[in-house]
Amino acid sequence: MDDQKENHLDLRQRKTRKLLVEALAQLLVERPYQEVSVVDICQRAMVHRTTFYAHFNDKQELLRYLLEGLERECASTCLPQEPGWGPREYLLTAGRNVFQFFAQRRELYRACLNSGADAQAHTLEECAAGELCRLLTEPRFREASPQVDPQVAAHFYTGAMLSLIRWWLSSDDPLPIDHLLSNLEQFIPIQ
Amino acid sequence: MDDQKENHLDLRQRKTRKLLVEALAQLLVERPYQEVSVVDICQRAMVHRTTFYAHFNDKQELLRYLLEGLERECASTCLPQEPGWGPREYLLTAGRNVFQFFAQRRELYRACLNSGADAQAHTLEECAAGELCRLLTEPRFREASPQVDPQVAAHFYTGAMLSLIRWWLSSDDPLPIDHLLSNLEQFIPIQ
DNA sequence: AAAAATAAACTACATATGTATAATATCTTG
DNA sequence: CAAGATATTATACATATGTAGTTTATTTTT
Repeated sequence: MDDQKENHLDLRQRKTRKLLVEALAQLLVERPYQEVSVVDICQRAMVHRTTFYAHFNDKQELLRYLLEGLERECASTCLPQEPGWGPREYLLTAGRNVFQFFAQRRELYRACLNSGADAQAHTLEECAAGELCRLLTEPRFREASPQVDPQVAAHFYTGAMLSLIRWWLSSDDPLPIDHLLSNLEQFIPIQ
Repeated sequence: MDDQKENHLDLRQRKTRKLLVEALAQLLVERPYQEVSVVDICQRAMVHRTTFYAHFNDKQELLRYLLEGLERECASTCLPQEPGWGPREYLLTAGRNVFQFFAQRRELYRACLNSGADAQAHTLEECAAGELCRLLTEPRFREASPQVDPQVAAHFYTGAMLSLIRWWLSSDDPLPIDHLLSNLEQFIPIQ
């Protein structure tokens, strides 16, 4: 739905944005966010600096754009589609999928979420919390645990998951995913 | 313990840092982090710009310094000292205290944690998670729930709490603290 | 209280940021 | 395919960032 907007952009614009995003993603793997300048990004992308500013107000906005893309990919890949599932089943499966998703792109996400680039982590957090909140407001979830406030639960679990993911990504010798998930089960009391 | 280092600094240095921190704190209430320049901070603090760079490498480092100070204050104010308490009692009380602490400084924290300044939220997150992890490693907590990994639990609950706090601070019409806390109880299955 | 130590201020400079305007190149539409 | 639309490039400029070297003022030590 959001891709629609992108696809209706001028060919040149889509190309420019793609080049800029890829350039930033590459540079973030090479060195920390603070040490990447707009000049660096433009050189790598072979895009004139004024063109950069025609698309984004600053470096952070490009980073946000990159993270939003990753978040969309993550959500569409990881969220279970089974409409019959209750909260617990749903959350545990989503959690498992998300960890596996991040594990597959460990290098890039590690670069994005750590070393100062997680400046915009609240981008991810807002997107994900919004999504989860919408979900928890559905009747099937409300019925399962009517006493839980969907907004509170959404922010609670989103923050918890992102914190775990960030910590797991930052570790040089990360815990096995199964170990994480078996712990996670104990923290989700909702049935 | 960390204040020791600060206290042994030269009088002039302590004064300069105090002025810079206060200037940033003031400016953050007035406008978003991105729109506050080093020049602005120095003018407000009546400190020469080169002096700024003698103390901090950049704006972010000053922000980190500010947040660390707030975190220290928060921890020393909010963490229960009762050695006999189990995890659940401890976490719920700490949670209540932390929310009340943030509520009292709502304006400043709102400015710090939102509008791009939470760039350094992981500063708070790391500090708090480290603290909580140390705590959960104590025998009394290990005995209460031996199957829980202290590191995983620490990052899980720290992220969850900070996410809730950030969301609560960002809301113009925030939920009553009691409502938050009663929900929170349901999310802490540990006895 | 004087001397030694050192932090702050001053000056200058190289680079980065963000914006405005005009020229050129590319895409889309009819 | 041609004409109009529009994105990119090019150029220039004002401001901000970060650093080096020097002088002045304050603090600590003796």
